[in-house]
Amino acid sequence: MHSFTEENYLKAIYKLQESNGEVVATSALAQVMGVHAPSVTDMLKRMAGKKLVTYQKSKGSKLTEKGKQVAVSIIRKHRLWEVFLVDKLGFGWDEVHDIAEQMEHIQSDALVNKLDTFLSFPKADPHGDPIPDANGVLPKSKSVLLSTLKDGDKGTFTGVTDHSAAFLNYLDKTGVSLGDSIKIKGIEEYDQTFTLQLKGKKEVVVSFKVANSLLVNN
Amino acid sequence: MHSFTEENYLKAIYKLQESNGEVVATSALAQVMGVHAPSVTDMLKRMAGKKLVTYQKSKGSKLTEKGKQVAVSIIRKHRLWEVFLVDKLGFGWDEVHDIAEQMEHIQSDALVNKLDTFLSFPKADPHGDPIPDANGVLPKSKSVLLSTLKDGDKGTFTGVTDHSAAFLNYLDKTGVSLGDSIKIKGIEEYDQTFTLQLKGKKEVVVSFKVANSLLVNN
DNA sequence: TATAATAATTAGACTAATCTAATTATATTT
DNA sequence: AAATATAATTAGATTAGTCTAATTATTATA
Repeated sequence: MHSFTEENYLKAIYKLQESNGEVVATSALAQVMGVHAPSVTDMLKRMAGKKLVTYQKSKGSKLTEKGKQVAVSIIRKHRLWEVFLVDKLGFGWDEVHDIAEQMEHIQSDALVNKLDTFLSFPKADPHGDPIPDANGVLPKSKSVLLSTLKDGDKGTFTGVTDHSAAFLNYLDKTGVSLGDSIKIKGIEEYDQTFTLQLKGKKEVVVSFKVANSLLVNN
Repeated sequence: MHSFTEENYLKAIYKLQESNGEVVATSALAQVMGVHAPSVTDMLKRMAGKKLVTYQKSKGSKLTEKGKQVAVSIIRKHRLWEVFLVDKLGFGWDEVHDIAEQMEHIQSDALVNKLDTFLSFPKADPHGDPIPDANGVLPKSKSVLLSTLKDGDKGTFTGVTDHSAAFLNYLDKTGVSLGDSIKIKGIEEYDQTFTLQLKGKKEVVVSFKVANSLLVNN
């Protein structure tokens, strides 16, 4: 139906719209797609022809309803496959992104639904990112950045905003796992370093950069 | 590394070499690939440039050792995914081919190995086709066509040579399943119709066409 | 507001994979 | 062996997705 390339553009546009607002700039898209701007212009024109995006010369683009549906279905597949890779095959949460990037393009509604059933209808992927349901509905997260909490506050670690293997490895090493409860034991005035109490009373000190990449429910 | 198209050509050449002898004709390849002959000529030249096949103008092509390795690895992935789809997700054996055609192109050695482990190292796919091991070694089958057996002979149903959904559905309906023991109760002189005794003593009558598409171990 | 800086587009070209039409090889048959 | 039929190749074109270089819009700044 759609090429892998188109699907990747749609996903990229979707994510940019989520984080940077409605309209997506050609240059931003070029950056995340790892191509040069003229390629994006061409592609946007083609996709506009298929009613996947709206495109106005030099004004940027946004997804149509149809484009959004495709994007969300790709994200659903990506996250379900990540759950499969971690929960069933035993991959680490830092290893699954590139594989899921490939698997997300497999086309079969029956497959996605059976996979969802096999995995017992997970609500989030191994990084805590919510999985859209079969109708494309994405549960609105109530999580906030750990960095926005105050001394003494408590929360449950529900997700990350930095998905890099480097960061995920750091968390593994530090002993911070999804679902753990975290209490803030102190915030250093000078450099915003956080002292956290993890489950099992273990205390760890993390930088603001780290606190700013952790999502918690409170 | 290789495009999907290249991988599909390699697989097709491999299968043609298996069944029709060493050298593969352009027209035969065009037919199974569903493209026109000039496309094949072009592709063979490109693949010869990458040392995946040997190509001699108007003399046909065959796989190099490198090409054979890639082909076998694709077949391994295809068959492992078919086992996954049937055994883990509950698909019927007639439904998995097209999905596995997509999944076979996913690139990750770690994935294939973990999948193999997850499935407990299956030796054959849901149609009885042998699964190459991690080194690309394909066990030589000792199965023969049911149609080559004589009245009174017995065997175990180990595979099919017709993989069409229509044939597989027919077998389901008739109650013939992989692994069942089958005894030949009679062969009609006139039209080579076979009367078979299935497990549970049930008797069924099948045409020569059917007997000629069933593999048995004896 | 005019100028400079940045962003986006157009123009023209490339590669992979395909096509049709025309041509050349190979194989078959009289 | 010559004539015919079949198979394969070449030539030239097309589409998707990309590129660089040149040009045009837009935005920011002096």
